Amino acid sequence: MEGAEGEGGCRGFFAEKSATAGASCERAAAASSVRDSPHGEPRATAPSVTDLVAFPPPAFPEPADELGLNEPQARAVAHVEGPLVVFAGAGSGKTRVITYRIANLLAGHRVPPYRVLAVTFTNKAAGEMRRRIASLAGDEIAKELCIGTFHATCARLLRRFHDAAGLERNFVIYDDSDQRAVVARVLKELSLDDKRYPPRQVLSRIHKEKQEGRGPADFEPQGFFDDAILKVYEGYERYLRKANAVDFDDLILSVLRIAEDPKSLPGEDLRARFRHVLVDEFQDVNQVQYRLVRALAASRNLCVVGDDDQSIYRWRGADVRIVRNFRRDFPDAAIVKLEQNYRSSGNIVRAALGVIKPAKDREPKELWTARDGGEPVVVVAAQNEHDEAAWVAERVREAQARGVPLGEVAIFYRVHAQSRVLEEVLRAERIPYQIVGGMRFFERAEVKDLLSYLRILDNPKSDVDLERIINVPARKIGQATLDRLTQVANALNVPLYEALVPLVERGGLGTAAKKSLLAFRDLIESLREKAASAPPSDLAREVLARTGYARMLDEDDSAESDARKQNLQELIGSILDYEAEAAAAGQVGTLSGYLERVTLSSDIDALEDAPRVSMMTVHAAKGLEFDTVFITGMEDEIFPFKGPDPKRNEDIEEERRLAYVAVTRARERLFVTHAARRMIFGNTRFGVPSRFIADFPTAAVKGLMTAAASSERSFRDGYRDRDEPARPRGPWVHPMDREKTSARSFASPSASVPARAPGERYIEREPGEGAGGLARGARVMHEKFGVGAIVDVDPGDDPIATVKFSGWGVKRIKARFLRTE
DNA sequence: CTGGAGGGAGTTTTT
DNA sequence: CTCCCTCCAG
Repeated sequence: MEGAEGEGGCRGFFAEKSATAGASCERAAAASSVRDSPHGEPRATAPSVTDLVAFPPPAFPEPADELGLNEPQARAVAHVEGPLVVFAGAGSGKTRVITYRIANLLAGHRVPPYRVLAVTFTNKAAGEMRRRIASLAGDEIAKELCIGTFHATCARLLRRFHDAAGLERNFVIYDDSDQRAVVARVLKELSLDDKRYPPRQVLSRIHKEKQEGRGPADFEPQGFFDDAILKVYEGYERYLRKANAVDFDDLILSVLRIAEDPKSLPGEDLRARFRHVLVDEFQDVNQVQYRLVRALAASRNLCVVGDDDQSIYRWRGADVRIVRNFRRDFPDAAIVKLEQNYRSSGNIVRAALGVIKPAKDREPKELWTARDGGEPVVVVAAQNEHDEAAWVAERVREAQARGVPLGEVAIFYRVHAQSRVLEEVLRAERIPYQIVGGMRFFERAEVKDLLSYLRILDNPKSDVDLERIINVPARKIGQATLDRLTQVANALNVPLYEALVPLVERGGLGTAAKKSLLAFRDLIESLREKAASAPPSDLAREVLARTGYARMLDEDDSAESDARKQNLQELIGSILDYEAEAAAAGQVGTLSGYLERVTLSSDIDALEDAPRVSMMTVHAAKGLEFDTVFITGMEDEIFPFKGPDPKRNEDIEEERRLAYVAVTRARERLFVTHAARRMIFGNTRFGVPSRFIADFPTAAVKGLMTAAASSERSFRDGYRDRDEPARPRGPWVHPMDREKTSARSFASPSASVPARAPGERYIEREPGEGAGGLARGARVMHEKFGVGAIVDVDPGDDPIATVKFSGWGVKRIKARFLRTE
């Protein structure tokens, strides 16, 4: 976890009060930057950018060559004044550009580090960026930079400007499950049926509003379902406010409201703060984040870096149009396109191109590589998920034998549910692995319990936390008592904790209940005293001891309780880590600081650089790279994913970009597997190979099939169609290979993209002529064969199309049996 | 009020 | 399949 990042980083920011003070700070920092980057003193990490990029900016590309930058990269580094958008293709050296650019600002242009804001989406990315700048410009300077995720940066700003946002300084951040608990609570208070209004859905609706910057007052209900949503939204906001709590969206929204307020002092402060703003992964920003960035970049020195082809977070509010329309909002923006891929072998780049090429509305880019083809992309047909997993494990062993470190091997899947089988096989094979995501550590019941105790000690108004732990371990405060407590709290309009004493005084409770409530209050009060002085780790131990939580686990001698104890031990370990890091930065770790960091950390931050195979969803893989990559479950309806809810139209465009992200993670070897049969979510699905597989250029791919899948019997089970004549015996040929030989003549021009020389133009597919609205190259759907691409059409009253199906090869089908998508 | 058993529902991606 | 919730008996 890198949560401590910005703490030291933004110190200059917080210390600074007025413009004049700022100016003097600036001078001091400039002076220190000179001192810290002496030209005569050789640094450990040569060549340093500070030596090569002198002020005034030299003409690139000459020094750029020395830095190992290509021409567009150098342009992105050197363009310092005004807006700049960098379209950075996968593996095109984006991080390098950002870090050099910042180093250039610091050293070449004497921009004080605390006046540079760099925003990322994960703590891991932020930490890496800071580390790399430190190696270029020195630790002291890098420490002063404001680098962080949107959420962490805003949380920090909000601690500073909490007044302007109507919060107390010790506000808590509610995570997803806390938010759901709030919604459930509000539904109950409004007597709304949570079957009709599932908290998850209600919540996602609320988030959607918030991510576009609309509060309850701006909500326009349509239909009576929305009337209820509006009431819940209002109740939800009221609840958070009363609990002195914010959700993830609020972090950004609150800072945005301050920054956009033309009159307030904090607003002016914020807008004048940063001279340069950089945003990484810009394709993932949502409307509110974009507005915030614009407000903070009042200097107009705004550099955004992204790749619209890798936009995969639409469901959480990200809006690709923002990056695509950036030039409309900033007509004077300079544009740089990084198109040379340095990461992957030629075949992998070509496969990636094949997948992304049919995407709609993409910013034209010509990703190319100077590397040779390398190994072909291997597409594997497996019988079922066990067969698939066994095959993957075998290949992992093989890679290991070839000398590939296990840390350089990754297995991807579309949904977490696929991970279990893979895990079982790896464990049986004794192949060490680590999983990113899944059942998250901080979501485990015992961990949440202890955190709830800590949060209630930090902020007693947090009702969600109070409800969670008031009767854990059991202390005879049941539902009936809790309901009365809620009544009293509502009547007095105070948080639950403050209603404890009034409830007891009001009477009407049994003596036992009274006693329990007061005992609980005393417990919390005395722990709060402790909290004021003790370090968080001591406090956590104290909580476990004095609340009886430790005893509860001790008395329960199931295997589970041992695991729980271990988890709690690990949690305390993470508190100790936090304290140590804070101490190293010359600060004292606080309870609030730790809690904030926990809530804002993500699974990917915990990914270790260890000699173990990494397993994760494709989403989690964005931004990473590995020598050898397996993409599993490449079947239609898995990847692209199709949920059970037919109302929700799955977004093929985004799935396609997701596939592109997956493919481009691999440097040397890429294996893509699909299974004929797969047990998932409790029932068996029969799958056809993903339509995206058909988009790999034939020449870059080699088709294989597992031993099990190649047996006649399983072949019949999985693939054979009753109407089809039995296939002849003999060696089975994968569709991919078949195509290479016999079917080649049928292949449409687009199906076999020739190898391209570096820099050669990328040719967009021309829609061909066709009958009945069926164009060459168009994607069609057939009930039995799944998805295919039209190769040719015989016109006439009853047109017949020649269609290439993924997994079935080429077939002639009457057009009326085809659906266009 | 507690604890266990049994039924039902919902299953992507996450700061 | 698994988790969560409810319901029921003690």
